[in-house]
Amino acid sequence: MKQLVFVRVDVANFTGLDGKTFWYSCDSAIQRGQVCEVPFGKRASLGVVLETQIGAPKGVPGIKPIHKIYGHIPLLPEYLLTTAEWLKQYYLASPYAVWTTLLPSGLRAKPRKTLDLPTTTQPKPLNKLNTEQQAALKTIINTKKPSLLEGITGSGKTEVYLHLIKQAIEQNSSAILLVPEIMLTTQLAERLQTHFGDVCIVHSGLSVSERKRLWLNCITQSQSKPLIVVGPRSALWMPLHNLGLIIIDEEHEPSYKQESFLRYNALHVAGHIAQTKPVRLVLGTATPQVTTSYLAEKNYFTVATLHKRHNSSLPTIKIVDKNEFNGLLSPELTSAITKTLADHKQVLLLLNRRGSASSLICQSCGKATRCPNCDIALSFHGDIARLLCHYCGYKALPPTSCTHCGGELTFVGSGTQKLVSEITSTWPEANVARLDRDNATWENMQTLFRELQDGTVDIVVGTQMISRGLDIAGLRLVGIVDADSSLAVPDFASSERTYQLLAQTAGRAGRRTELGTVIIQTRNPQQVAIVAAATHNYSLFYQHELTTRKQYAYPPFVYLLKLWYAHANPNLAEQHSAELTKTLKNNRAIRVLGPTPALQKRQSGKYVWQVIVKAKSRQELARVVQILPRGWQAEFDPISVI
DNA sequence: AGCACGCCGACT
DNA sequence: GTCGGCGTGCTC
Repeated sequence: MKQLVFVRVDVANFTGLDGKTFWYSCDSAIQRGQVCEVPFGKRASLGVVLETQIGAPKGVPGIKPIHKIYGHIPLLPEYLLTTAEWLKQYYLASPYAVWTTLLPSGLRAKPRKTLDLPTTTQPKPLNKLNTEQQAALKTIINTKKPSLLEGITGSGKTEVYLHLIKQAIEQNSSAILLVPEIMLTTQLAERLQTHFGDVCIVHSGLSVSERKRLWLNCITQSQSKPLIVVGPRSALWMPLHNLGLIIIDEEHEPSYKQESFLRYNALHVAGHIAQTKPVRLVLGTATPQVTTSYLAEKNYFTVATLHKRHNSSLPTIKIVDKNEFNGLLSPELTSAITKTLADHKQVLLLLNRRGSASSLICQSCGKATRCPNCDIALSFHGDIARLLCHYCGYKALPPTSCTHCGGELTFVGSGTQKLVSEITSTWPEANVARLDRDNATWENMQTLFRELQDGTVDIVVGTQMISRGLDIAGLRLVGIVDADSSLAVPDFASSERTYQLLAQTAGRAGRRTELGTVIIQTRNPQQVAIVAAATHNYSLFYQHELTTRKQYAYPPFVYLLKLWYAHANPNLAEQHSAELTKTLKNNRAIRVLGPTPALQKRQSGKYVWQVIVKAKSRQELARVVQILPRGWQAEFDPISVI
């Protein structure tokens, strides 16, 4: 007769936040990490075995037998089990939230197709690193800590990644390369394939079954050989038994934060894995986040730096004062475009996304009207004809003149189409392409990329999605049409994002042999983010921004928690958020900002109000989440507070 | 998430 | 008198 074992199971359908797990019995061999199906309430649920024992656990009534063991799924790697546990605590998430994130859907059905045979192309040897890259590689390999690879745009960070991956493979470890969710994933993936042959490419457009197949491939094959996985945020969850290296490229990209469901940050998760397991973590960027630099300063990261551009010099950057011309394009930018077109080179024009709520900007000094409490640009709300602070709820009538200089105030909000039509009338012979959120399909982006490569497109106009990672040989001129609009976004990180946007976009110019030119148009030529970007001076920006963050208590000096509540009745939504705020304000260990209407005041027919909580200790924020009344939603470490 | 239990409003 | 609304609680 078979021995009955008792198993403690993390039930994937359980939505409680109390960390509860459930006991079942099982009459066959089973181990920690086994994926199985268990009865749960009236239904069946996926479960993950955490613990087994021979005797029945004490004080647990009505233990049921598990339905079945998913024998076709190998045991989950140990780091995924501990990471799942950590996710629950760190984000106060339920097993349901965690496992729907970590496991591919449709796991219950056995795969119909057989596993792919690995493509056996002959890998090309890697390029030789220059001395600077070699030094960086050595620094990263010789440290036990996570590393920050700080390399200016075009300095060849990717080459260093390739060597790191090669080294991992040689040591029989798997590697994950995370990339932002942009069009150039395929570019990088192809490069990996030429050097390493078999690469698992996780694509955001994969079908459910393809994703599942890749997942099963990874968990099965990594038992016997090292694998390379490349993909966006979710690629972090590919189960690799021999994981030894995680590289996060462009670590400043906001796409590493999941903005729905389990609102985790892949950087934090990877940091946790690296801290608890023998996994090397490398973050790469030309424009580190303030928080990342701060952690490096505090010695949590080892810093490796690349100062030199691979094939060329950094572009020359010129700031043009928007107060000195009318219209969208300055005389400087206009003549630069004309000259670039005459030389058959290409132009990129960046027009930052228009703010959802318009800001009041001074015509003469270019400053936005800001909140006296939060130093955040106020947003004009037409319905109440008031300026409103999205942080603390401060309200004010729009001033008749600028509070800084007495200048005339205007509402700001511009359009990309207007720019395109202006360009086509000035340079009718030029081939102009536009890329913004309205037309950014996968096909459009691929086509645009190709047309930029082969020189069909002369001028490309786009929002920030165009600023990332683009590596076009003939691109000589970059114009930032309105640097102020991103500064005016009423958020604590708007200055950081402006710096990143400017530095990254500027980095698209002159990446090959010739010198590129960048022209930044602003009404605010003294602003630190703009000056720092124009002089390639990250440190200037960082020091200034850190001081501001400290002064106004923002990350990395506090933890943030965003709370929101939606109700069909606008009065009830307001009332409930007022009640919660009142309760929270009794707690002296936290600071409460709000309540304010959310940026999107109405979501699916409901009125949404939000509250921001700041605390020095994350534990305090966890307590807040635990006492939330029903209907409230919470997000730790929001990337913006609007 | 589901599904049950349970306590207040408009109906045959 | 009941049918049914969805607020609260439970799932080994």
